[in-house]
Amino acid sequence: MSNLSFNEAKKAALKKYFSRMNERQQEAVFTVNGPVLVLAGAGSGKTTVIVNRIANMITFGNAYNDDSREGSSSDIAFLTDYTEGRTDDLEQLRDTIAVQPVKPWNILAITFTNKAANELRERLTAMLGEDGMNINASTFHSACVRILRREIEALGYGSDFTIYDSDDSQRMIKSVMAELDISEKQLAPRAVLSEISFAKDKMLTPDDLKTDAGQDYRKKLVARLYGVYQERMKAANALDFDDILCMTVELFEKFPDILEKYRSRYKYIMVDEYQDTNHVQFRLVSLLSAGHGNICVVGDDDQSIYKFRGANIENILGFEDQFAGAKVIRLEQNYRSTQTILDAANSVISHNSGRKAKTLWTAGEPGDKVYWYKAVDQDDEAQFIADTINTYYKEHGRYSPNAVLYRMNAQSNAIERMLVRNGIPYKVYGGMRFLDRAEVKDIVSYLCVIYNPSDMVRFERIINVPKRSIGDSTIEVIKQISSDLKLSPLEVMRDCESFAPLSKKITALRSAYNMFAHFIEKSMELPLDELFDLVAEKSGYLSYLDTLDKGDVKKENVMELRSMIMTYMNTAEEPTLGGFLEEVTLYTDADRDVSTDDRVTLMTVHSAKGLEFDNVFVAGLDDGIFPSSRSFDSEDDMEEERRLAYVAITRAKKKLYLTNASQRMIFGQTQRNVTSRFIKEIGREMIEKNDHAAAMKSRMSEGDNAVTAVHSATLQQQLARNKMLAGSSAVKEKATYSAGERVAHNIFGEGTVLSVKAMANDAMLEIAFDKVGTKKIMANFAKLKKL
DNA sequence: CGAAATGGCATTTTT
DNA sequence: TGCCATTTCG
Repeated sequence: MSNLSFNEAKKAALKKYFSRMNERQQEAVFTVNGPVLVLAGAGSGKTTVIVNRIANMITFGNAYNDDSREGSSSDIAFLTDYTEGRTDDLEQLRDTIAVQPVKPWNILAITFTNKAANELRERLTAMLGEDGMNINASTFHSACVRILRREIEALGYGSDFTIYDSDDSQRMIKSVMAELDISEKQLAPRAVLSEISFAKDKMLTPDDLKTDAGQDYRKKLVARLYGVYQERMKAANALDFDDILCMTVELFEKFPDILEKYRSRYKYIMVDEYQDTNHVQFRLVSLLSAGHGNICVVGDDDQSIYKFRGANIENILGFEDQFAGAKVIRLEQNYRSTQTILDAANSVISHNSGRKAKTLWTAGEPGDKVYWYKAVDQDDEAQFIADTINTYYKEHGRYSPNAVLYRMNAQSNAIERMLVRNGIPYKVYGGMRFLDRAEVKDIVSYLCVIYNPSDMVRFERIINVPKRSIGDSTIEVIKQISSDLKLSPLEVMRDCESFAPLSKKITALRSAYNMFAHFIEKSMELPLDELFDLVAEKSGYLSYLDTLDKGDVKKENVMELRSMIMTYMNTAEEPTLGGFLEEVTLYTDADRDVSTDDRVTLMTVHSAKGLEFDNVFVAGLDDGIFPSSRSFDSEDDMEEERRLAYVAITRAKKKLYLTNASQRMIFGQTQRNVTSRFIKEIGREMIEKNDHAAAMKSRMSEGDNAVTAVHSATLQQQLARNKMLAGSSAVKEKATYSAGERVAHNIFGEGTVLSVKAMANDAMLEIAFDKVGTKKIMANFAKLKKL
C-alpha cells in the first residue's frame, strides 16, 4: 500500500522536475532502457528532449519506470513536498528515488554535423556541469576517428592516418585514372567516386564489385579503379570520409573483442537526425547497441532530404522491425509556427505515401493566411520579395527575421541583385567554405606533407606551388618511383641522384627536399604557430600570394587559418600537428558564421533545415524548379522533393510567402513553368493569392481600369518605380567608377571600389566596405556618392 | 613551363 | 548566364 503511493509520489515528483516538457516529451525522457524511436516533428522541441533525456538518465537513472525501490512514509512526504513546490532539494530527490543512474561516460550521443554536436555539448554542460562534459557527444565521423586512432592498426593502417576530404579524393581518383590510362571523358571521375562511395556504404570490397560486375565492362573498370584507389590510399596512409565509417564497422565485425570493449563503454546510444543515416551508420549503431539494446534514435521521416548523399529513409521507417520491442513516441506539438502554417505543411506532406503519419499542431494562434505571389518572371518575383521586406522593415526596423529560401543556389542571383537595388542588406549562406579556399588548402597541404610525408595527394598539390621547376612530368616520375619502390615522394626526392629519369632536375629536387626536411625537423620542436609562420614564409608561399590577384585577401585567409591554429592551441588539451589537421579536415566552419548584424538570410532549403525565421519566402515554386524536373520520373524522388517543401514551409514562425514565376530565366535560358504542385497541394482556404502575372496580362489587354484595387496598388508601385529607374538612368549622367576609388553608400557606409564590371546599361561594382565587408552593387541603382 | 582561351556544363551538402 | 577545368598556344 505504502509502496504503491511511493511509486505514485515518485512519478509525480519526476513529472514536476520535468514539468517544462509536455506529456509526449516526458515519455521520451523517462524511457531509458531498450530501443526507442522518437518521431520528432518539425519544431517539436527535439533537442530539448535529447538533453533532458540524458539529464534524466544521469540524475535519476530508470527511476520512473523501475518500481523496485521502496520508500518510507517520510520519503513520500518529501516527494509530496517537492511536487507541491515546498522544497526543491534536488540532492535529496535524487537520493530518494534514483535507480541505477547512468555514468556520463557510458553515453554516446551521435549527431551529423559538428554544429549540432557542439550545441548538444553546450546544452548538456549548461544543464549538468561537469557530468555534461564527460558525455561523448560527437558526430559519426569524429566518434569513429577516435576509435580508429586507437584500433586501426588491426586493419594494417598506421594510427596517425590522414583524412582526405572530397577534393583530395577526387585528386586521388584522377591520378589513379591517369595511371591506368583511363580517359576522363570515357568515365567521369565524379561518377567513379560516387560508385566507390556507394560500394563502401554497402561494405563491398573491390573484389565484390568485380564479381557483381560480371561481363559489364564499365562496372569492371570501376571495380579495378576502386581497387587501385584503395591501394593508393593505404600507401598514403589516408582514409576518405566513407572509410572512416566503414573501417570502423569492419573493425567491429572482424574483431569481436574490440567491439565488446566499445559496447561495454557505450551502454546507452542516442542518434539524432536518424532519418539521415545511411547503411553503414545503421550497421555501426546496430553493432554497438546489439548487446544492451539501449538505443534511442530521434528523427523525422518527413524531413529526410539527403537521399542523394546516401541517407536511407528505410532506417527510420523500419526501426521497429530492426529493433524488436521498440517503443515509438510521436512528438506532434509544435512550438514554432502558426496553425495555418502547420496546416499548410500537413496538407502538403499528406500527399506522400511512404511515411509514419504525423500531424503537427500548436496551442498558439491560427495566424495569417499563406501568401502566394504569382510573378511574371524572376525579377518580378524578386521585386515582390524586396518590397515585402522593405514594408516589414518600415514597420519593425529589422531585416534579420526574414529569410528567402530556394531550391538551387543559381536562383539567388536575381534575388541578390534586387535586394542590392533596394538597399536591403543580406547574407548568402552556403557559398565557398573557408577551408575549401585554395590558399587555405595549400597551406594545410604543406602541413599535411610535413606530418605525413607519404601523403601523395597533398604533396602533388603543393610541391610546385609556388613554382619550383618541378612540373607535371617530373611529378609523374616521382609518383611512379614512389609506388614501385614503396618510398614516400620525399624519399624519392632525397635519393634523386640514383634515379636516371630525374637526373635533369637534381638541383630543384634537392632544394625542395631540403626545405621539407628542414620543416619536418622543426616540426618536432617548434610550437604550432611558429611552425606555421616558418612554413608560410620559407616555402615562399606568402610572397607568391603577393604576385596574385587579390593577394591581400588571400593572405588574410591564410592569417585566418593561423588564428584557427591559435584557437586550437588554446583549447586542445595537448595540441599536436596531427590533432590540428584532423580538426581542419573533419570540422567545418558552419559555426564560424556568427554574424549577428541585421541582414536578410538567403539560402537553399537544404541548408535551412533546423533553422527558423519569423517570415519565410519560398521562392521559385515552379514545377521543374521545385519540385526539380529531375524528380519527375521517380515517385521516390518526388516524395523527397515534397519532404523538402515540408521542411521549407515549417521554417516559418509567423508569415509564409510562396512565390512562383510564369516565366523564368535560368542558366541563360528562359523557360515557362506551371505553378508548383506543392502550392496546389495546400488547401485554397489557407491561401491568400496575388496573381500579379494575370494582373499584368489583363492590364495589357484591357487597360488600367480593369485591374482590381489590390493589384493596382502593386502595379502603381511597380510603374512608379520603373519610371523612377528609367528616369534616373536617362537623366542622370552615368557616373563611372574605377578601382581604388572611395565611395559612400547610404546603408553600407564608406568603402573602396575593388573592381568594375560592365553590364547591360550598368556596371557591377565590387566594393570593400569598411564596416560590412565586400559587396557587389549595381552602379546605377545603388545610391552611391563619390568621396 | 606558364598564361590565355575555349568549351562544356550546371540540384541539393556533410563529413 | 557564369564558372570551372582542360586545352592550346607561345
